[in-house]
Amino acid sequence: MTNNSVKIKTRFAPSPTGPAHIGSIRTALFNYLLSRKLGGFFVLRIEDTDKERSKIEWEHMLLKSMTWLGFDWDEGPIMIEGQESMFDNNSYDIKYIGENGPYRQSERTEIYKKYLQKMLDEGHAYYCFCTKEEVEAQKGYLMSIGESPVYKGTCRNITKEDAEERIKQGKKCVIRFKSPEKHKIVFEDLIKGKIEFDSETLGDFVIAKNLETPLYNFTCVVDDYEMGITHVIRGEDHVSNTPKQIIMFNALGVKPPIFAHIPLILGQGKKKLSKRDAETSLEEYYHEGYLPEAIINFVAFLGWNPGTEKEIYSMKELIEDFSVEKIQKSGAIFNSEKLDWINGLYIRKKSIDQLTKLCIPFLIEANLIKRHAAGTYLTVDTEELIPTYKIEKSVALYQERMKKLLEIAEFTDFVFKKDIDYDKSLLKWKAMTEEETIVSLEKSLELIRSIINFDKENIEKVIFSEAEKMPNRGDLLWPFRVALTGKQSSAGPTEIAELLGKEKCLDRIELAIKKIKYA
RNA sequence: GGCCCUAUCGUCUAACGGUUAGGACGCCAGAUUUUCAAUCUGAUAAUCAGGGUUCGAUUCCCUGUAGGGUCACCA
Repeated sequence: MTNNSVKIKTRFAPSPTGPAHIGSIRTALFNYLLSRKLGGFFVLRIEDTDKERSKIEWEHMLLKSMTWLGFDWDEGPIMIEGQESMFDNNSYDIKYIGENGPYRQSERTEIYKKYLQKMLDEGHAYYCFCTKEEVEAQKGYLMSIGESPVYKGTCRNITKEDAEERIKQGKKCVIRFKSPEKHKIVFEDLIKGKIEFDSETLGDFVIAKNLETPLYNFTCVVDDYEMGITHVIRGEDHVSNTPKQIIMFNALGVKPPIFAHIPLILGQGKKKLSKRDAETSLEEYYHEGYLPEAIINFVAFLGWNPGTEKEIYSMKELIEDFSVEKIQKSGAIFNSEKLDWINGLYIRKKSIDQLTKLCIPFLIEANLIKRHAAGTYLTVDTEELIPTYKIEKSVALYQERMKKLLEIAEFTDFVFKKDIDYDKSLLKWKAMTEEETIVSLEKSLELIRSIINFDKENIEKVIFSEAEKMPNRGDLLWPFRVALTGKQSSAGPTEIAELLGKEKCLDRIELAIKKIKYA
């Protein structure tokens, strides 16, 4: 370590046991923002000591998600290639950046072993031979008499020699931390202020199953120390771990980092958002067409605000205005309506070119178009080449209507499909009869036929001058628009007519007339 | 149950102890539209309860109530 040690260092330490979710992203974000705000460092550490539940796929997914969202980090694992496709199922080679690696806990066993041995040698930890059943029974008893269910230290005074002898005999054991005598453990939480715990309520907790398999609270302490972490921002489900970690830092003779516990994001039921809640999975948001900048903006404002009325923020602006002090003390319910609104806003801010590039995968996914030669596309139905400007035009027509990119497919399918399907009653505008509808459609047919230069200006001139003559413009415009799109709601008829082209317009109007006459 | 934390519109939230308690999303109404959006206008809507402290409490203190977290040989 160089003189960098004066700079702050934060970390995001997820365990790869499921898809990244909104809650963990917010924890990552706050750590990231703080480090960037203060010109410090940000570390990504993979906490995979639980071999049963940790999977490399989840780790890859996590790295992809974080990259997609616009995070970068100074230390930790990064993907070497393949970041262009965020949520495919491919695995990538991973390398570490930074000098405090490895950054997977599963690869740090030797480091933990060293510290574990130190704890044992210095009398801060001891071997415990109690069985699970015995411990459970004791816990049950303590709870029944209204006391804290903690391990009281039955094996505390077994001598080192005795313990080694029992291990030699093959007795099963774990390693417990020897909690200090009764005293107050106090720490100043950056968000919650002063928090006090009584050391007695902690008991002698297990820190390792054996020298090779340390547990969370221990690895966390060792790593935060070894990696020089100065600030730990994490969910408030960790406050109860904090006193345990503090006494271990004390036993190690080092200063604990500064803690900031952020309130949890709650689901509709006001319960902690869990990884099992499918709607919280980041991959899900990607597949529905949420923009990373919208997700970041939304998540930042879940439990934080700048104290002004500005609420549309880029990552860069967040870094500028972020402060831990402004983080809320109470939990926030995840409100997807606001996310939709923000997403729509960011969609509207995109250039047509950018937005089209983002929408194309969704059109492909919906089986409306498919890739052809470099940068060109065919319609799936008729295999005809569809020029990029037409895709762009389609996207442009629906830009201000979209809340999620996924919606582009159902909005614009009539552009790419050969046949459109709808109920003939949709063609009737308000109180129109079938006869009147046919007359209206035939009028449209005649008008469209008469247009030589089939562009928006001409179509509008012809169609609207005729529509104005009607008692209601809708008498002409509604059946015309429905005939072209097959939809109750859509963009305006003249722009759509231009997009579809004269031939297709004529076909569809004729089809609509037939639909009423013969269906 | 023990321990810890929290409490302002439906939701996210603002308010040096002094404001007609502000904003945003959603909802509702109006304008604009053939439709749906977008846009603009407007409306409805909150300090958990009870005690203190104070000239004055959303704000400070206590009690109650409600909610959340945590009590693993998970993280």
